[in-house]
Amino acid sequence: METRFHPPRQSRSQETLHRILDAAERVLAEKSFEEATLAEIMERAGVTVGAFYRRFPDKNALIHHIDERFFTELYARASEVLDEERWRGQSLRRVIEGFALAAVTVYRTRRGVLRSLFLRMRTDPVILATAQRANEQFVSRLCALASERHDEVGHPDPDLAVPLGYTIFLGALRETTVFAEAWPAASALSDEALAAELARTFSGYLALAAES
Amino acid sequence: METRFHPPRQSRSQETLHRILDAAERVLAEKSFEEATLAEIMERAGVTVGAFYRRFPDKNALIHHIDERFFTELYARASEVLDEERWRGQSLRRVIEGFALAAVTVYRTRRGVLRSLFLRMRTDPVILATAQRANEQFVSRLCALASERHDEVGHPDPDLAVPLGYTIFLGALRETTVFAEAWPAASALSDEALAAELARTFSGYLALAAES
DNA sequence: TGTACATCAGTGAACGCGCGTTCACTGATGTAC
DNA sequence: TGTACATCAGTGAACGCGCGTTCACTGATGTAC
Repeated sequence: METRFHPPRQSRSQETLHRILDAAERVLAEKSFEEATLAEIMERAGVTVGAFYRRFPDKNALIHHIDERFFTELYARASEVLDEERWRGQSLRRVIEGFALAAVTVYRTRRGVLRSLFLRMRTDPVILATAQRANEQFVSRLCALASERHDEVGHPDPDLAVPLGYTIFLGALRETTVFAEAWPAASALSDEALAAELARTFSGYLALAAES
Repeated sequence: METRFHPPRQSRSQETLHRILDAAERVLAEKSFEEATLAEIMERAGVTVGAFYRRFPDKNALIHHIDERFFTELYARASEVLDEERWRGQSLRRVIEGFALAAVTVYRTRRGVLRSLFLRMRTDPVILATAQRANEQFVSRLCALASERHDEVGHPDPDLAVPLGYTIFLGALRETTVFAEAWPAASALSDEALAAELARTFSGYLALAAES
């Protein structure tokens, strides 16, 4: 918990590190972080457990590393998608459609990692904090985009509706992508179709004006 | 895993059983089932670990017992709320409002247990199955109520929209109640206010006609 | 361009702790006569 | 209403397994001259 991640100094170990993270993500697609043992992950990575401890102070540091990497990537993507310039002159409905499609795509593509992170988040404050930071960013972006288009919003209280709508959207997104095994209706849809339904939800909640 | 739950034969042990379940629910409000140790739960219950093994075959049986008890109760409640007679002559919008309020109330009141069950569900197929069975029931009830009012539904594909809308609703409900620690906007709302927003989401998604 | 040395990467086995599970035992409750 | 016996409830300590963590060691890579 104390010592930080120790970056590799030789090129071969760079590759080993990559193999470890890769194996970890593959194992985490199948089971929770608590269920996954270091022995199993390292076996898949083709190294011994000792090799792991050369890089990481403890087991927790592994998922924190994965977490950080993932959210950095997510943040970059979301920044692009929610860029103000990109949506200049477009309706809020279109913005939400674009956001929904990007979100569904990422959530489905990286389902394994997300699943583990979401579960772990409920126990590990570090991961929760990372996620919260990202969400705050996304919400404030959405608020900015919405306030430029406030005349489109039919919901009586837009200052509540955008953050809460985002929360609702996110819960719905998780349920229909990452934890979709229980929901055949959601699993059957293509990315585009599911994104359309989720966007419809968000737009419906905000009571956006119909497309002109 | 093999031997079933062993019911008590003396009245004093009925009470002990109650104390164990009660203590378990209290501990599970604070930590996940994996984090909670039998020693801790039994200490809170004021009995020794041996007493636990007189009733239960193993640790898993404890959460399965809690799970079964909870879903039985939930099922009974939901049957009342979704009763066709109760809503005769009322709009689908009203039905959804009623359902949402009942759901928010239960989810917030029994937050601790729900939290543990939802987390455990992702690893334990038995609990997942229980939840799925309940959801199927609720969805078919909702479908029945909706099909009697199909002229109110503006969504182009009602057969998709009711089940998927339920999934979306449930994801949103979880996020805004059980896992609300990350969402100040949701936590600040009263049961009635939050239920209204969730009902608005569901109705908005189905594109229900405005109240006449 | 080669040699000596320091540092880094990775091995493999042992360690040890936490926690679920077991078990021999004591005490309490109920039943038969 | 009491006594004898069987069964049940609960105790408390020991057990043992799984898994995270450590460590002495070997081999590989890079650096200085």
